[in-house]
Amino acid sequence: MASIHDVAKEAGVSVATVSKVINNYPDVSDKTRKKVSQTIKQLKYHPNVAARGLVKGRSWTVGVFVTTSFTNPFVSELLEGIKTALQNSGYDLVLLSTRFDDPNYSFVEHCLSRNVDGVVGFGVARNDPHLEELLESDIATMFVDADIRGRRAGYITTENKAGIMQAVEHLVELGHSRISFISGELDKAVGVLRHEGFMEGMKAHNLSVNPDYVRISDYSMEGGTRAMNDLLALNERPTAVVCTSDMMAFGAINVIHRSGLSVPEDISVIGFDNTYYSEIFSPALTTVNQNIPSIGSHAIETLIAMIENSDFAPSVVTEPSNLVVRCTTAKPRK
Amino acid sequence: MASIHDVAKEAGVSVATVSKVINNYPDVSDKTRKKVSQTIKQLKYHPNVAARGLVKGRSWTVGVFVTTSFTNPFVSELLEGIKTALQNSGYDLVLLSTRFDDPNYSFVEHCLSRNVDGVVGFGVARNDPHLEELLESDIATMFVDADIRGRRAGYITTENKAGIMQAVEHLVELGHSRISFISGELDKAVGVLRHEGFMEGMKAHNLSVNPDYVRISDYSMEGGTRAMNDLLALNERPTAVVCTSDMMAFGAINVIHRSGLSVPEDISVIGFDNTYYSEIFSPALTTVNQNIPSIGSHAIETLIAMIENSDFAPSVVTEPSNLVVRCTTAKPRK
DNA sequence: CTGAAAGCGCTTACAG
DNA sequence: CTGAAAGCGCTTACAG
Repeated sequence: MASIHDVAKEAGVSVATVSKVINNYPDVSDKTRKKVSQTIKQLKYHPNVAARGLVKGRSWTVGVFVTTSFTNPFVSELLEGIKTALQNSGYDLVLLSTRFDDPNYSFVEHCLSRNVDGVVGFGVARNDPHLEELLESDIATMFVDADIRGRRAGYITTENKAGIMQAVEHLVELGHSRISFISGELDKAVGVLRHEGFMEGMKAHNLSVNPDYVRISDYSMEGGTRAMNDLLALNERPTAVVCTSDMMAFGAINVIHRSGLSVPEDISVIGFDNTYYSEIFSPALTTVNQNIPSIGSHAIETLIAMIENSDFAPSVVTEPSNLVVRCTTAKPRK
Repeated sequence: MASIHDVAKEAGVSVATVSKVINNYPDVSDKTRKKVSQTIKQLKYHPNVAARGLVKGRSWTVGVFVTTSFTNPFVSELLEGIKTALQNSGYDLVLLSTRFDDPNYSFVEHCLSRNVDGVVGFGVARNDPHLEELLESDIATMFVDADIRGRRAGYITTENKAGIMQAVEHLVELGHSRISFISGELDKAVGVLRHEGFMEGMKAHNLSVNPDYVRISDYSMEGGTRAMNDLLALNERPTAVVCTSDMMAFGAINVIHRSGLSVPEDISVIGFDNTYYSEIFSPALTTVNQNIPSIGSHAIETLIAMIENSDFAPSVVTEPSNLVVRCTTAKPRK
């Protein structure tokens, strides 16, 4: 690899001058600029990012802090949105590999050693051991789906409450009243908000909530399976269930089918996320849409704004949600 | 951030000595080592990776070159495997953001500026404009599912041919002879090998291949949809179809159902990949299993071996495949 | 408009 | 066993 010295020597100028043309400084004569540019091409010179970063104290790099599996379709679509927004931004994404063999591994120190300019976090619980340290650091951060704020930390999420309320409303309009809710954990904002949405939605229609109908679970298919099994075991089972993820809904529907009942004839099911598979699944899933790739893109865009302008106040962004009615909801049996 | 100088000053030693204890050099007295270690903890010092990389000429970083969407379930599972293997390895993954606004953007130059120690490539076609440059460079590379080799490049793939042959055999045993094949593009090794597998599989059972039954497509659901539409329009339609991805199979099955026929009663369908969703989909998909996460892990492991030992010959690794029979294959109607 | 020099935070011969 | 010094490849006042 040619270095800036090679270019300087070849072009017959100083390294300072080469640096100036690389960085598009105005105080270089056209003649010199041309000569240097030519030499750069000729030598296939490309600035060493580490060296530049060393003096500038940055890395043009954004770290990700994802606590869930990449096979989670939400994460895939989020990453896709992140990738798109990163395109042409000059920043690269780095996946910080956690070192589990080191008992006092610190995500923040890892970011600091790598000089990461910002991080986007997903699936971060309020009690995550790394969270406080991250908020105290001066690393610009955007959380996805967590209402965590800090001096340099903002977040982006979907209209969670409104989304669930729409789902409830849809079921009520179809004539359901024995409505169940498979909630996510209540240690994260998303879980709490969707839970509130359910409660408020029911209240808005003067429906009482049967405590047996509310199950706390995780967002996985297995979680949906388990919760649905419990619900089917009740004396009076619900006629409709609102799930807080598509995966949970898939699990629930499979259980219902396996027990000889059918969706939506016997039980209506609604998901949340509108991931790619909700359309492929059969029956196609009625679900609350979040525009996931756009959440990823916006997270990156505001993160970069925060990085490049330290005055930029950490944003709180809320993306709209809307119900997508497909084939898993219908009127209850008489 | 404390620097090595701060530590040296605080501990009352030289920076050279601090460097030696950081790097576990033996020629440091126990007393000094202890003192320095203590100071490091106290100051929460962590070496700057960029500075270290600058002098060592490396970055402890692996780049990914993925041409498809992250929402592709194969990619998700691959990334998950990669993530696992990276854990505790000391390497971080970097997603090099392509700069489409720059007509002469070069992936290799990007790698060189970032000083990436190695790259794993997926979805790279033989005629990719960046490929030759990459092979000529001295960057250690592992390709996934592409039979590309170079001085510093190896690859890892699944037993593609054998996998398809098993699929054909399964159908023949069920009594099928009008077997169709929805192939991937033939510009990549995977496509060619699976195609060969089909041809050989048919031949092995003395079945002739109806040219109308072989459709070239991409690996997407839309691709499967299109191909299946063509097949259904034939005068004599096949009784079974072997697809080269699960997504294609999902598309094909949806088309079949939409046309009023049923799977597997009217037409048997086999997928390829055994991604997470093949089990969730209903009917659950009969498919050729690839152990995708393990492909990702092995790619990283051999890549790191190549990076750390320049004598390590670029490997060619083949993972086994096996047919997973679920609910989309059955005897043909009489 | 141009360049010499210091410095970013490390590592590594080398001398003692 | 310890440390002074050079150097990795850049950028940035500053002087001219």
